[in-house]
Amino acid sequence: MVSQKIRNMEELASVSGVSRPTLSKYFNNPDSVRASTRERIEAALERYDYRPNIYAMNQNRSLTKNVGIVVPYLADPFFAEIARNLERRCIDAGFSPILFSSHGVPAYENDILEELRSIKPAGVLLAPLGRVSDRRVIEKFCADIPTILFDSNLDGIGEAFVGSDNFSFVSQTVEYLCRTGEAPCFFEMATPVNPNAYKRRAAYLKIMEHLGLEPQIVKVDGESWEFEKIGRQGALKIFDQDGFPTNTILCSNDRLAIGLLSACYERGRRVGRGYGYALRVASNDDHPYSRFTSPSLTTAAHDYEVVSKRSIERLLDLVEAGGRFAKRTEELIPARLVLRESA
Amino acid sequence: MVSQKIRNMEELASVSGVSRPTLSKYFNNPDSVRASTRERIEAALERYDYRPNIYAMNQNRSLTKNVGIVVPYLADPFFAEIARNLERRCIDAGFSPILFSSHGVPAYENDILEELRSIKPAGVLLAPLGRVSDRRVIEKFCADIPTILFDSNLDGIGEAFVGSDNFSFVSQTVEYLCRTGEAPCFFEMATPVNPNAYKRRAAYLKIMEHLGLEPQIVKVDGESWEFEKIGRQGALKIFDQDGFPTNTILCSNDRLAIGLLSACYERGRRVGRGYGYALRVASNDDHPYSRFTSPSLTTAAHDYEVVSKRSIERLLDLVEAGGRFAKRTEELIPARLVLRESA
DNA sequence: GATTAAAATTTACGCGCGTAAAGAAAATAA
DNA sequence: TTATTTTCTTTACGCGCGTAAATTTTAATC
Repeated sequence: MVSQKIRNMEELASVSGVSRPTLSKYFNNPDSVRASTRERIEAALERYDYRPNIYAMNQNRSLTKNVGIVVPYLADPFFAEIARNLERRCIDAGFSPILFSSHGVPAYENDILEELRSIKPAGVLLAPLGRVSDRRVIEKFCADIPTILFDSNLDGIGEAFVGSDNFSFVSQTVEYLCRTGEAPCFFEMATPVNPNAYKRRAAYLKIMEHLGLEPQIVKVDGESWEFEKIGRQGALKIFDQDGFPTNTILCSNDRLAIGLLSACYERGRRVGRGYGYALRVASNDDHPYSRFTSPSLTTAAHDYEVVSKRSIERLLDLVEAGGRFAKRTEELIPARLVLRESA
Repeated sequence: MVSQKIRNMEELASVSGVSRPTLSKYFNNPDSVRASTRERIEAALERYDYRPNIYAMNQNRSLTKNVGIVVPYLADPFFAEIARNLERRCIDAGFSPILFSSHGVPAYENDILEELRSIKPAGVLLAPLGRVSDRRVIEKFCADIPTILFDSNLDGIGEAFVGSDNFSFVSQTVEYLCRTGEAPCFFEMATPVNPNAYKRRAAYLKIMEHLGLEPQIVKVDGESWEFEKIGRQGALKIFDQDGFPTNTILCSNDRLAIGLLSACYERGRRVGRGYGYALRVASNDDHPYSRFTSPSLTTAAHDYEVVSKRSIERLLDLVEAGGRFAKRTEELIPARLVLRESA
């Protein structure tokens, strides 16, 4: 590293013996220049430590290398985990990921989309808030910016959807519970924020019908993203009133289940499988904390790796295709049943 | 909103009857133009929906309105929560926050700092990885970019530090435990990644000494950021060997405690205060999940609001001061004891 | 060695805005 | 009213790079 500081490409061109337009080509794609030229450039870069000005790079370019990643609620470790995975894959693919969280607030989601516009991203991976999302705003955004939806599907919006197969989740948990004991009731929020919840409820009803069993849905109040709190308070209320209709409970998602387990503990309802246990509890998601609950939680696991891998693949396809697919696709990744102690 | 699209300030100038340089002034600070002029601009903005090109704005400007926020591990809900808080405050102060997570990997931390350089932020809020951080890299970064450290202090690095007062955390939990029963042993990782852990250990030793009690430190192996797993496996190992030296355990942090509680449940050690309980467990942090553990966790709470508020305030001071403080300050926010069921 | 294709260079222009300087207009003070 | 200050407009230049077109150099093929 030499003390002389390189201010711009012009100066780097003069010290590397390569023309500025060639440098520009190199920074856009190192493989687009001859090997001998590349070596000269990289030798100069080692000596002088120069980085192109990203603002200058992007202002006169229709398409940047930025990728927006938007999740509805980053304080949920599930989204933190998936975001981490997506970030890494973006970087590996040569893009610059920028992470946003809507924090459960529709107005924030809209603001984020506005800001994303001004960043002119090559593409966006968007996990929308769901029911409370401003559909029209998202639709308009997707019309302008190449966008892949993930996690939560909004019918017809975005160039493609990649998410988990809710039917696969619920069918595995329901069938497991039925096979090993009593059929479960379904524990959920009355008005879920997330569309996956509706699909899980529908899946539960369908599977129970298919098995010739009577479905029983237990709904709890609560509108926010504080699912654990909602699950806990809802369960405490149920314990204090009529109790659950069955001794086997399938939760719509793990965060509700975490709240439920906390309520069970407080009310002295032992959760587990076999003799001496009052309740069986299973759930869906394989939330990062579900192995540390007491007891650990039997659940249907997202395939984080595959969901994030496919999302990025679809995004790269989309960028390559110029931002539009001929046809919107929906890809659903199946779940994997994880047996633990709670059921 | 009119259909005609405004491509740049020049066009907005022509339709608003205001000159382009005045518009430029307006966008940099709406209050810097006369009220009547401001009204004309805003009337035009409502009709035409124009946003300045951020790349063009920033390339010829030494100082942007960007603020970098770097946390060591976003999958930890504590950092997700603090990041959310910081983000909001940045926006309210008229800045554009950009969130990064080092994901526990020093190389990522370095990469993030490199990327932050090219964004030319007005300032950076950095919670470093800690022990595994590349001190020299961070030091060099702080020399170039105005940076406030938060959460983890690195001696002498950055213009200021804002964090929690570890002594306050541990003194409150230790004193509470001693007052209500047996003195605690201290449960921690042998080689913690986070410097706060060292301060908490030191605080424990000091407080025990001050109380004239024999300190007992229980260390578990593990190098990663998967604290729950480390706590759980460490505790299981201890249960299978000599057991804990006392029946009252103070964990260095809540995530370790979550793992410990899971191990206690598995081994049938009832955790709580009073007759019929085998162990008391307390901890530090008031992790978002600590109220949903079984039993719920007695812990010393971070004051998220105050920590984030003070961090942003220091950052704004720093930006106003031109990026340098005459003297590095350290601000420590005390904890608040939260009594729950575990101790 | 001549022919051809590929890559690099030179030249030139433009992106959208920041910003400085000088003069004109408007608001405020006297 | 006039003088003064503030605000705005006009004019002009530059930021660092993308990118296109024409030309020259280099490499590959015969």
